Amino acid sequence: MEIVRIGGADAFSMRALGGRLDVDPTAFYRHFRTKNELLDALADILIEGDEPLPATGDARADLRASLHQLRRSLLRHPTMAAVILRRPPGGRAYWARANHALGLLRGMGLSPEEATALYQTLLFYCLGHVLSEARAVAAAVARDRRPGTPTSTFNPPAHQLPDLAAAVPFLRSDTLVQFDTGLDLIMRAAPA
Amino acid sequence: MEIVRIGGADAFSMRALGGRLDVDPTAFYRHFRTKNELLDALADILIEGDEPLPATGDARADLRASLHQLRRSLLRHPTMAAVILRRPPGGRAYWARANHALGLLRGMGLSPEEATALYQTLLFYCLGHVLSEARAVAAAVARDRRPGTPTSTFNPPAHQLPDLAAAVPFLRSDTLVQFDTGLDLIMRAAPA
DNA sequence: CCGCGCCGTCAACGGTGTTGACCACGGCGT
DNA sequence: ACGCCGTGGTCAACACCGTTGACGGCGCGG
Repeated sequence: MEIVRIGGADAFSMRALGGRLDVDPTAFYRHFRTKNELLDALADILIEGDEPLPATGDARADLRASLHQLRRSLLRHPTMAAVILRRPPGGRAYWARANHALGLLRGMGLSPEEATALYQTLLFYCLGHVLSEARAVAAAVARDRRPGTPTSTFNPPAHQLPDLAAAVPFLRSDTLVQFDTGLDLIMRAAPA
Repeated sequence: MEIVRIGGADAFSMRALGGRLDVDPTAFYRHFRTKNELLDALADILIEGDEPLPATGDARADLRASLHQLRRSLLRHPTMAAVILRRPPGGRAYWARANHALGLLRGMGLSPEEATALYQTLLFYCLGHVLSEARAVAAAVARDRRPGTPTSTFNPPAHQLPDLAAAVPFLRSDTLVQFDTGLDLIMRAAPA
């Protein structure tokens, strides 16, 4: 993760990893069949995070907390998150989170079918949001490494696109409250 | 896109492209500074699609149609979509879609701030959903190319995870209605 | 003490993106 | 008509990548 953090996502190579750990790059193949398998293992660690799944009495609050937790865990290593999100889902931590969230939704009185639909909607939203944030951070890292590229910082060509221009002031720079706002919007579909 | 479709995402190399077009691989560097820039150009084409933005009178229906359209365009070349979604957003077609959707939301009576929040929520949801679908298809393609890998077809370890097990029957195999269900859930936050 | 399994090392293979030198060609100014 | 020059394709090369197979040291069980 250190390699990815300072060198960008593309810097994560077996040779770089071997160099960092003072070990021959091919030694990892004694423990992982392929580089992708190694990435899956890292994904599991990242998705798990270091905090326990929230379990106060309030199911609604717990669910939101759990999703915020997932976002935080992934964004702790943003460039790694961008790498990981392109792998198919799976891993112990992933399924544990799914089970936990579904239990909370059932506890809120939703049928299994309703709970599943709402959970998937929430999950996909989180995925998309975190992916976007991770991409932005990864781009910033790449810019740091190779200064001279356009700063951009999200400047759509507002010219000729009036509705887009009107929205620009509300594109929050604080992505945490932006994330929370969207979460709130979706959670409205659940009973109080 | 043909290369990606039959060979998987990793098959898209300058040399493969040159081979397919009977041209020296390095010729592309006269037109694109880097492979990523070429991918951005392809992303623009893919996001634009081939249908015009929907503009019946019904703003709500138009918005849903536009997002369905985006999903369809991206999933027309699923393995390519998986490649593209990891690039930062941008491009003419991308901003045109954003402007169009924001205009529709404003037309539904939302304030610029509300419209922006709801649009971003919808967009992130679509992103996450399409990413998941694209990943699944890409994995299937890879399996076809190299038979013998586990079929999986989404088999979480239901053992010891009761709430997850209860949800499995409702994991729709028809991802189109799954997509629409989530869209509907989010759109409930908008006034009729 | 022998054998064997674990596991790090090394050289190598075929691939990758990208660069710089070279050069054919077609339009333009004189 | 001639020479110039920009456009753009070709070629060889560089550094790096993931992965494989043979080799060998080391420590443990019989």
